[in-house]
Amino acid sequence: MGRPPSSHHHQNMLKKGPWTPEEDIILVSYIQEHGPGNWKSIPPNTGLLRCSKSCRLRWTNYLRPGIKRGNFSDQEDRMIIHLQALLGNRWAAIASYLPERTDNDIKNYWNNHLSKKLRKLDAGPDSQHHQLTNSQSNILRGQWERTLQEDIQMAKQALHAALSVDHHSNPVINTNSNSNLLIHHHEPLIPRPPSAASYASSTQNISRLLRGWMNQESRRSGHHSYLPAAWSMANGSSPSEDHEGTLSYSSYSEVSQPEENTIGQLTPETHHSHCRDHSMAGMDLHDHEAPALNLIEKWLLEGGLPTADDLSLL
DNA sequence: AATGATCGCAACCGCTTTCCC
DNA sequence: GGGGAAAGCGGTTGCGATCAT
Repeated sequence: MGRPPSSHHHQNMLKKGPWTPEEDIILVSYIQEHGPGNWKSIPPNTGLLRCSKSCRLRWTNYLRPGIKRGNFSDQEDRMIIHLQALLGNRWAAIASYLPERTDNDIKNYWNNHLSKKLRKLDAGPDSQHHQLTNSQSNILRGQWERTLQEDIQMAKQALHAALSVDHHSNPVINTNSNSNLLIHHHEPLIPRPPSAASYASSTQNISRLLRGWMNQESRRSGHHSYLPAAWSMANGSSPSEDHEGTLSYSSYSEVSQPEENTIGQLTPETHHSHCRDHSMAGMDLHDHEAPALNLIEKWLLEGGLPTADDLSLL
């Protein structure tokens, strides 16, 4: 074999492009052992020819436990549409309302499905009475964003005040029940050590993934899977508990997660657990502590679009 | 059946923000 | 407080899958 293309650097050539199952296994097992974080240490310690950033991305967007992909529900659709109208293309903020979805997924879903769907709806001759024209929703967005910013400031001040008064108890907002708004869903992130349970579900995740790969591989080329007896041994389940023949990326999501939460039942736990790299996060005062968001939550839960009356409340 | 067009999504790029010494 | 490293984030790309002709 000749020398690799453009190898004038003395440093190792870092691999790019799609991850292989082998690489995933290496990454996951390393993280199982050491926890997420320390991304810089991963390539040298595992031999992965990937940059630390690629490792982090692969973990946070794909291998991390608790990720659901594909099969967006109608309710999720509505939430994304509403939140996008409210927040613009701030995918991370939007994702913070959707447990088990990554911002990358939501962004892709928006670009590929929802924006088109909306455009079609908008262009429709008899759009619903509650549909807004483009210019209306631009105005709306402006108003909401301004209000939101004010609310964020208020929330931060309130939180700061609460913290400075009450030192001895857990400074989490929802102990005060006079505001049963969004707050209890969107407490500041509390760093948690990675739990064994979360790693177990990571194993499920990758197992699903590998199953899909195997099926794809055998369907495509007929040659036997290079996948690992070792893997099924490691995760304790046979990789062949599977179903229909048409398998692709989206097929992973057909293995539904047990006890899935609906939007209305979000617990702080599930809310927090999906945030990017929550283990590194401290107090996370994103947009979601804004008290006035309870209005928005109402809209989200009821599934309608905000009316002019709603607007006037802002 | 062949092939060109379009779609869907994982991964990358590069800029911004946060962290840490 | 400043400077470098890491993380966060949103836009964009690359490519396999699927659809249309």
